[in-house]
Amino acid sequence: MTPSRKKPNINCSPVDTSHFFGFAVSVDCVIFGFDENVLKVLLIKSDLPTFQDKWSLLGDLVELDEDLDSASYRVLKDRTGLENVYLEQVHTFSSVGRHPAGRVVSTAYFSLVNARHHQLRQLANELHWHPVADIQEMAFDHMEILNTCLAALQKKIQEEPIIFNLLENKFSLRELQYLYEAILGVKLDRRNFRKKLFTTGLLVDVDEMEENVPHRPGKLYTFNHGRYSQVKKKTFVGIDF
Amino acid sequence: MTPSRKKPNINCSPVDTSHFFGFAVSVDCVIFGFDENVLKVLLIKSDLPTFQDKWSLLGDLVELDEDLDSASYRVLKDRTGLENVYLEQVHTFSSVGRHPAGRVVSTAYFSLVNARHHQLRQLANELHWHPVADIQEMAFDHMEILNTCLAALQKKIQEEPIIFNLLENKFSLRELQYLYEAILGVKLDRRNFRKKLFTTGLLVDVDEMEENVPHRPGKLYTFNHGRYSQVKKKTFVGIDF
DNA sequence: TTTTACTTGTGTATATTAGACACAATAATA
DNA sequence: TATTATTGTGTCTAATATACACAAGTAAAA
Repeated sequence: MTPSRKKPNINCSPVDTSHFFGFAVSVDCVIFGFDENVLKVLLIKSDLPTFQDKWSLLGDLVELDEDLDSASYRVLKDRTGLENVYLEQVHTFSSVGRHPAGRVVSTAYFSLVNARHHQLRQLANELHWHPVADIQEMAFDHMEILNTCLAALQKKIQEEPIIFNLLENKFSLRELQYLYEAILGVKLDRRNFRKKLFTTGLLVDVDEMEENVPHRPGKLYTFNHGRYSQVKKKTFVGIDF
Repeated sequence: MTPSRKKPNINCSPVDTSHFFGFAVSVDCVIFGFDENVLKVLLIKSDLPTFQDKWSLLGDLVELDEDLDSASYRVLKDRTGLENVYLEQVHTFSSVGRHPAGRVVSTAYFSLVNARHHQLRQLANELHWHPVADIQEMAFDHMEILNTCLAALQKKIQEEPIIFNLLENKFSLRELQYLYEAILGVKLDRRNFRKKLFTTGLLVDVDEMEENVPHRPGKLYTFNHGRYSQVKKKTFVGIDF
């Protein structure tokens, strides 16, 4: 039996829906990196007349035969040359007037890369790392997207140890602590921080020391991926407002 | 200076992008309710040939002059008659073959309503509340959407007291506890549960008792909205894997 | 009116976790 | 060899989470 609604619904009734197929879909990637003890984001200059010389996120239109995850991986690989990077869908932005080219809804992803180890592609010479804290305005609704993704990152690193994606393979506890502090915008107690991180069992002592630091060198650690996969399943139950 | 990339990017260079505008965008609402101590979700029968008689979520195509939040509010209001309901964007689903009508990406929302107080619209006689735990298969990728939204709900109620949207204005602590247990799929200790909820300061004793219960009636409480708005700002900092 | 069934309302003791806090040792540099 | 910057380490206290039992209230049935 067909429901007698005036406006049939795409999920239940076959109807003419052709006039709805006028959207473009894009992805915008908030690519975070950590360098000089500062959280940075990779931006590119916009050449659109509307946003002359404003900075914008790296994004692209999604092809008609491509899904969102693939599109954001493609953007990331094309721009940074990196593969296998951490990438997470955050939110879809859809204000009617958000893009001058027409009706474009955009799905935001954040990505975590090692800012030092990757060479920006030569051909992308308008591509730059910007300290997140310094950014005041951007093209499109990208300031809102950046803020949303930063909040998502802050929340996520307190729930899962994705933060290691921002560091080199080997890192000192100081680097790790400074990174937490940069993202969360807080100061942490060094002794308590170390205690807490060691109890997670996620740090592997690689029996090496920092080199070329102008002070007593610290031990280097690496992230215990295997341990994390095991522990990941434990479901937390609590009510914490 | 224009970047010399082969494939200009919609965020930086003006180019012909017309062939990208072939998407439709939809919203799908996972409308949760709580009745008979069971978490339920509002579903409708699909009449699409591909999904004959399968159940699907309530959703609709987004108009070209409408944003996603508005579209999901519209769906919710049209189907349940309710306004001012809790609604939260969760994730956008975009598999290339997910919809038989063409390239439709769909943004999922979850919504919390009081299943008892609202009358389903007469004209929607294929609309039914289903126990979430009983659902095995659905039309489209709606099973995946439901699972994703359930996980989002489970996580969210442990962070913010949105759960009160599922109850009547006045409720007993037993009802509240059963609701938590139904959503999280766990058993909670009654004394510790009460202690924890009282310390939040979010419960207001309305000095009334349950009626028509076949046992000793419990006190009724209401949710302290004002208190929540105040407390909401306190930012939590910690590292909890 | 008594009994039964079911649920309310309450507190304490223990274990775990979070947070505050100081000093000696190490390497590099001047 | 003195200076600078950072490492590495432990304890005490406070707060929070968890486990756990019994008397009393109401309705319904005997």
